[in-house]
Amino acid sequence: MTAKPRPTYSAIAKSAGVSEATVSRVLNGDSRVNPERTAAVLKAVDQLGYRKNRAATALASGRTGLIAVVIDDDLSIFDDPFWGTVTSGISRVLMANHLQTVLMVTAVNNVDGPVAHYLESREVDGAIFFQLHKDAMVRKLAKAGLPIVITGSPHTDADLIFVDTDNFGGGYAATKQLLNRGGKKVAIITGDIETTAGHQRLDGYNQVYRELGRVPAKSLIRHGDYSYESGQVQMRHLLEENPDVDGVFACNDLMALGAIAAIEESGRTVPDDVAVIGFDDSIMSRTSRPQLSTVRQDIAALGEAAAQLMIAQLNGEQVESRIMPVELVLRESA
Amino acid sequence: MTAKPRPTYSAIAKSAGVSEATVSRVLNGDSRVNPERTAAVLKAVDQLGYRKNRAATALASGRTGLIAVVIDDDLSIFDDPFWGTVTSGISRVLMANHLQTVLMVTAVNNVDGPVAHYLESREVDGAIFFQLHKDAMVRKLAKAGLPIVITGSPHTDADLIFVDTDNFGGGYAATKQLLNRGGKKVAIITGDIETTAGHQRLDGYNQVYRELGRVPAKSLIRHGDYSYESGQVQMRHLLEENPDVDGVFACNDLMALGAIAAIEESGRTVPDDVAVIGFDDSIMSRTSRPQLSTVRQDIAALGEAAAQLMIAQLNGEQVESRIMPVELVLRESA
DNA sequence: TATTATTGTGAAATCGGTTTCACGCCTACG
DNA sequence: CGTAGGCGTGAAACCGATTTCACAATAATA
Repeated sequence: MTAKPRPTYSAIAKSAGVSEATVSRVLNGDSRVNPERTAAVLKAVDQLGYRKNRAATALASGRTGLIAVVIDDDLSIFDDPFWGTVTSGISRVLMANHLQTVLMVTAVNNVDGPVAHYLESREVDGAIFFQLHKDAMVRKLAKAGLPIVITGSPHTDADLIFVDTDNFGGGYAATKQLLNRGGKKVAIITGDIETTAGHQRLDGYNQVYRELGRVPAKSLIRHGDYSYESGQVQMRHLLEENPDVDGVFACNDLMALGAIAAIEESGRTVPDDVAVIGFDDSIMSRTSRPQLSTVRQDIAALGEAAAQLMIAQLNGEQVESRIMPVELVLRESA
Repeated sequence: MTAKPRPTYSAIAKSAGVSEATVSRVLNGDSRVNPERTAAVLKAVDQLGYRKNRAATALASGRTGLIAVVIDDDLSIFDDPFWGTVTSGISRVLMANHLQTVLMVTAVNNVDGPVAHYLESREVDGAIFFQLHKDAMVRKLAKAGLPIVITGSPHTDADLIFVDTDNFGGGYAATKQLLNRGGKKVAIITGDIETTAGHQRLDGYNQVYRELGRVPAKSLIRHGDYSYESGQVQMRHLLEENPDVDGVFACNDLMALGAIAAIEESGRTVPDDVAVIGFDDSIMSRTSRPQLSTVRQDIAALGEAAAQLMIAQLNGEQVESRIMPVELVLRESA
């Protein structure tokens, strides 16, 4: 029993009584084909259960139908559920547009490494990068003409296309809330200040003070690194130097939880003595006690937007970077 | 300025003074080529910076160099960091073997849906599935000859190849620890009992009792659904029906945290009144207070194993399913 | 009416590798 | 010594689509 071979253009053409060229025209939406023949081709396609061979298409047309999603392994950021959600958003949109997602978890540092070669070789039609720390390679690929979208802000402000959360707005909203609810001395524990996102959240914090005509004391600004431990450590410092601090904006939920631990171990309570707001609305913000107030971002939407920008680029449209809105979620901690 | 075209076999062949067929042989490791010619070809390849065109290779050989990782969207399980980690393990191993990972986040229910068609069309060389609830489609694809690996146990015990955590061993170790540390009445809050993993962990729990010649009271076995809330709710029931319960094995960390919340709200303390052990060693097990004792699985290794089984299958080797070991991690809660 | 565009179509070239096949040469065996 | 078997090799067919090009038929223009 030999499996019957999949039908090819040749079969369709024969069955529909047209040439292979016409089959191709119909299947690629060339408008100037006689309606009757179009119908005949479509009927044949349907009857024979025809499906294009992607390899053949790719070879002939130069388009692979694949989009790479490149994740820098150095950060092992994929352990963060955040990126899984983004990725699934990307994949969903791409699939709906007959594109497939090629996932590459790898070190991106090397401008001349295997990944760079792979992408340069046009084995994919475009690439979506996550949260870069270095963008030399990306810059090079973009220059070579590969459509690119960055999820998270690029490091330098080149004319790279990106989608990002409204970090500034989130920092602003969180800080404003802490002050509005009666806070007098509101501190911030930043994330990795090397990242654009880290900076922007801090900028939002500063902006609130600025609008009030105040300037936050230097000692109210502490730099963490997004880890639970750093939140705890920085909060201890804060409490020592500013025993009367009454609000903290931690730049992610994990640090917020660390901060709460430090606050409680000092004998204070959350939110009565010190209110805390995190960032991310991760699952932990709901399972912790007290439940964490936080800045929510629609993470899946971030991925979907990235995919849409990619598709627009593939269609030759002029595209612009997008900032996705955030929403303040108030629970128990502030 | 026209970009100089990438070199092809034709260029290599000319430069090395051999035929294209010989170039192909060298590049595909055919042993019976004159060493001198081999050297000449390799030199030409190196000089011209040649890279194979994957589409052409795929078309001619029928091998695409792509492996699909299929994630059932119904479960939105990709929001769980667990799967991100597994995926990155898979991707790393595949890339090291010159294979790429095609990520498909989609509904897997449909035996005749687009995913099934895609996979059947041999647009990938194999497929790795995550945590199936229904395996009709997988079964069908396997029968059609597509190499398949399942991460997490398959639903029915067909001869599908899979890798899974030692759920039984984990349940056994956790329960044993709870009894060893002086527990008299140790309960279990299971996960989704529909899943194989859920069953196996319960089996491990029962086995400990069996070895002691005891049988756990029915009321000590409660069924949760892996959510925080279910852990909390089931723990409340447990405490009501068994006020003297002194140990709980929750089948994941999230439920363990819910259980701890319920224990503390009843005025009891962890671990003195009731000891708790979770499963997963997720980030939350370290950030919670008290820190959670739990069963750790090497998640990245799970993905790596899945990829290795896939590669072995592609090489035509006879492969067997693998069970990955777990490790009991004792922190504060037990 | 004569001439030039415009359309629709199929034959054939093309994409860049892989694989079959036949050939020439050499070793081994009867 | 004659023939069967192996090895290394290149020519050419092949994988399955896309795209160019030429040509015929039709419509638009002068």
